[in-house]
Amino acid sequence: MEYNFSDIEKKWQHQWTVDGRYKVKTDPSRPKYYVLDMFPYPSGAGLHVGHPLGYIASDVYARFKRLKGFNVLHPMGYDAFGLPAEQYAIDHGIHPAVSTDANIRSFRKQYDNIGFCYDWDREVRTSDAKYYKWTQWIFLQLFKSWYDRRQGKAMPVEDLVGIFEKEGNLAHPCPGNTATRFTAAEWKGFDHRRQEEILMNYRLAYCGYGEVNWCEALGTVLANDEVINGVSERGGFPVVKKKLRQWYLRITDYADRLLEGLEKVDFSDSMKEMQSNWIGKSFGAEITFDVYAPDTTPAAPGAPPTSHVTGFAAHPPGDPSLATHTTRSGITPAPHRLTVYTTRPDTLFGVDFMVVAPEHELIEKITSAEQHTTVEEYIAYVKSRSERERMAEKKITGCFTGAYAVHPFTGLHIPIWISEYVLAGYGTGAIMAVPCGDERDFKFAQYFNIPITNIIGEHFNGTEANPTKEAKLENSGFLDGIVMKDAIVFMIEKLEQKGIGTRKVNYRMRDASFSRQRYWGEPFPIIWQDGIAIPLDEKELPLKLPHVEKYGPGPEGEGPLANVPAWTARHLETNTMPGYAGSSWYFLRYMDPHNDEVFCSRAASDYWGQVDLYIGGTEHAVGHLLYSRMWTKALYDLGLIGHDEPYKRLVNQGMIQGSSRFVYRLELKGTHQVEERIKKTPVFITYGIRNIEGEPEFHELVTLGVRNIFNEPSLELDSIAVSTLHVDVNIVDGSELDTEAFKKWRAEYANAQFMLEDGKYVCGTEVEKMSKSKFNTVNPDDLVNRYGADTFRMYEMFLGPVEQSKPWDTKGIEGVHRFLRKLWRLFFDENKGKIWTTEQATPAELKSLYKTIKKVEEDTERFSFNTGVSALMIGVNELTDLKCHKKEVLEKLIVILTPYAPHVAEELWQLIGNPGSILDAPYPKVEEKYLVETAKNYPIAINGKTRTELNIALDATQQQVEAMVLADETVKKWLEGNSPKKVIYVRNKMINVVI
RNA sequence: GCCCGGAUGGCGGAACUGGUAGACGCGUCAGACUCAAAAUCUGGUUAUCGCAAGGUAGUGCAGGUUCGAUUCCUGUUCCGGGCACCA
Repeated sequence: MEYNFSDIEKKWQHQWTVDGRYKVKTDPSRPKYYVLDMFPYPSGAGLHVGHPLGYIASDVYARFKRLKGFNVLHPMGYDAFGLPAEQYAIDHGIHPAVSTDANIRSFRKQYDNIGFCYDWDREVRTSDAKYYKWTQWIFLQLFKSWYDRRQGKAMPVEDLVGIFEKEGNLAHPCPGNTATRFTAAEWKGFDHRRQEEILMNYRLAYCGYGEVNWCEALGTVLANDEVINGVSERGGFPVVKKKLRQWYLRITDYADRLLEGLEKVDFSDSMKEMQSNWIGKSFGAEITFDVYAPDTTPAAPGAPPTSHVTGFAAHPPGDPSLATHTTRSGITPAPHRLTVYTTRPDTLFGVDFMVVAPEHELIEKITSAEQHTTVEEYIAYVKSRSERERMAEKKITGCFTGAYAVHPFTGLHIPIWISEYVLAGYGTGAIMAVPCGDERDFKFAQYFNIPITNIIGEHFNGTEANPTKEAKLENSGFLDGIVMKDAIVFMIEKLEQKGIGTRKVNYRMRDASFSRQRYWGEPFPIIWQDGIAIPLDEKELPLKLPHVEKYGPGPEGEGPLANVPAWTARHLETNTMPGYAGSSWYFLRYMDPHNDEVFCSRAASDYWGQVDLYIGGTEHAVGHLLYSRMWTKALYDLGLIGHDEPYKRLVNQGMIQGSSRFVYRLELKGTHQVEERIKKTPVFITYGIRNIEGEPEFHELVTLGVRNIFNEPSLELDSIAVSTLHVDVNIVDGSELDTEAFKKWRAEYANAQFMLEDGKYVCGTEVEKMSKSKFNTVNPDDLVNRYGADTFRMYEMFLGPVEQSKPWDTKGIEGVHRFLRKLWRLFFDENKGKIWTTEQATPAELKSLYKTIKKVEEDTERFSFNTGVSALMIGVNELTDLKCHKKEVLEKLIVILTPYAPHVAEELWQLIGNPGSILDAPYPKVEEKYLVETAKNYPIAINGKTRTELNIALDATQQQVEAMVLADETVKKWLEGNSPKKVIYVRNKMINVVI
């Protein structure tokens, strides 16, 4: 009886589905475990062996937890809305719903081959109206909520209206615009439209007018995390800043909680760091400087120089920039103020100039008449530059405004410059520049010849800024002699006393842009009436996406929905939600996927709670993971769920890289005749020959070869070039090319000739990203057909740690396949048939079994599947050596194998006459008594130097060993006059006495 | 530039809180079975010296702590990943 994996796997996959073995029920009487995969975007491209890695790992773990008695939720679905489907529709005229559906079907077909234990009854698709009804509903909850910073949680907007009517907004400054301040009376005086405008600025999902990342090629705006190096993440199209009306999520109000939440979840350090860097919390101070601006109108010709400049202290000698500026006429005090944000208020005495962003509103008010043209030109220049150029070039640019700020402690005037290195969107859009301590400020000062004040003495060498916090301050007035890091607090207190500065926390993270000018996404359940956004009645949900024939953008940057008359007639919002909307809460829907009354019943979400284990790639670090964490927190605040972090533990699977193979084609220059023949008969040289390219014998060797191939003994070659080409890895065995398959691979290679080494054509190799264009993809279907799903699953796990990236090598799969056949042979012999028996197992056999169970159980539990597979292999090898065919032993072995190779385990389970399914078998308990070891001679050493041996039972405890060793006569002699510091007992190796 | 992570045989990788390297698999070599091949099985496989028993060196490099270091500390090189004018 042979191991016929393909029959076995088909049979059981079918049987399990028929029996509903993977159906999961909410059952509060049992402990739950929730294992979740990041659901895929159903793209049209086929799968390669890298894709299922995470799914296999989660499947192994889900099955393991099930055997251990947990009620395991392990669902799957599709993130079906998104740009590529729409792009495909534009290019091919196929409706996204149709192509998405087709893609999902082919996905499912490929995945089903591998034998996953998903409960498909719980499948969700974000593009399904039954699903996005609730995405829209949650959006409305966010729209109807605001973030109460005093309580640190989201609250209904109705409450906010009540507060405004009672006390205005003085206790709750407007997050959208801090300048908006009003009393209760004023609030009541506002008209409806104004009130709505104000409320909009508080909502968690709000519509605002702001600078966005506009991608012309995609015809939509993108969130910050969808823009990489100035181009779109999808497609790599250029992205520019543009002012547009957009929807946003007020994720910034959750910044602190998103940060704090990281402390109570089990994510990798690098993942936590990526998220906290993205949030980018920094502590510092805002400092306000008085600004003295010169006349902004040109002085009349011949007018006398004004000398009534007050408040200007004398300038330090040898300060040419200030000297020249202050002698100029036309400077008058003006009532302007410039607020900067700094993390280093301790360096305030080192400020040599100020820099404002080119978009800063103060510029037009303070620019001197003299500098007017220069400033205008500079701003025009900055506008002409794309985000991309700015990032790529990093040129030092800037210009002087002609205005000065006044130092609050020294009274010195500090020139105010404009430069693009200061970003309008961060902090106050203005900085105080301290060249001796900040590298950018230093370079700027150098470039524009601005004198540098040194406040850190010898720590500053004049050629490089030093951002230390450890130096003692000099030239710093009341801070002199204080170490910088201590001076920070001191300075802030002083600034607060003077009323010109305050402690301030800043975040890099911006509110998330939440609208797309696209078709294939969730419509917003919003109607616009006279500029007021009115939420659709929840009874009207889902607001279904209308069918369209054309997917082009609407007028004036609006989405395709603006071309649908029925849509615009109702004044419905024409934008759609971004790709991350549906994925921000899908883990909740799986808990209660068919509920029409509510997005997820409280009973279901209370039972299933957090995702215990979430598996997926790192690429969602700052997108999906952050958004879904925010949604969870908002839903928690509103009392809709009982937990505020969605994922308890996150595992990021590594990438499986491709192992590319190369062939080397000759490009010959010689007589016309030769070139013609090479065209018809391409010649490839093996790696060994190509490797000596450049050596003297290379030319001779190739010439000889070519003469042979074309049978022209006198042929001469002028020059030989070699081009390197990717070749399909599937026609290469290790590094040896299957030359016949190669000839069939491409029509133009049908007549190919090869120059070999040792009778083989050896390919070059390199590890690269797996991709179709590099011909290094391996299709899982092929491997499943050839070796079976069980082998494939085990091999993917055997490759190495799940979290680690590693290159794919198909050859090794043979080893795992051999293992499964070897296992089979413990039960059945090819000739004799059944060889398993019901005899009683020997202690040696049980010892081997329990050792294996212990190791596999531990490894599986701690997610070390590669060593788990190894342990199974060792177990089978040992039982084979022991010629153990006993059911008592084997049936336990296959239970622990089940998570890895469920099909063969089930088949054997049945064949040895067990009732029921192995999927429901209990996980075997380790009988420790069989692991007890027999006595063994140990070498005893003093300080590592071996002296003698002692017979000790292998399961003796440390104390027992110590007592025996110290009682030994020989040891006693050694120790005369010494007392042992320590007796170290090294299992299976030696006993070391340290004196 | 900054912040993480890593470096172990020909290859993928083991080694749990320091315990006396290289598990397991691939590849490879030798042998058994076979007319032969495949499959299967057995044994060897870090390098080096030795017929052998055995010795010596060895976890990127240079030091340190320790009876003992792949594991801890300091410095350094290289590779991978993330961020990138965030004041």
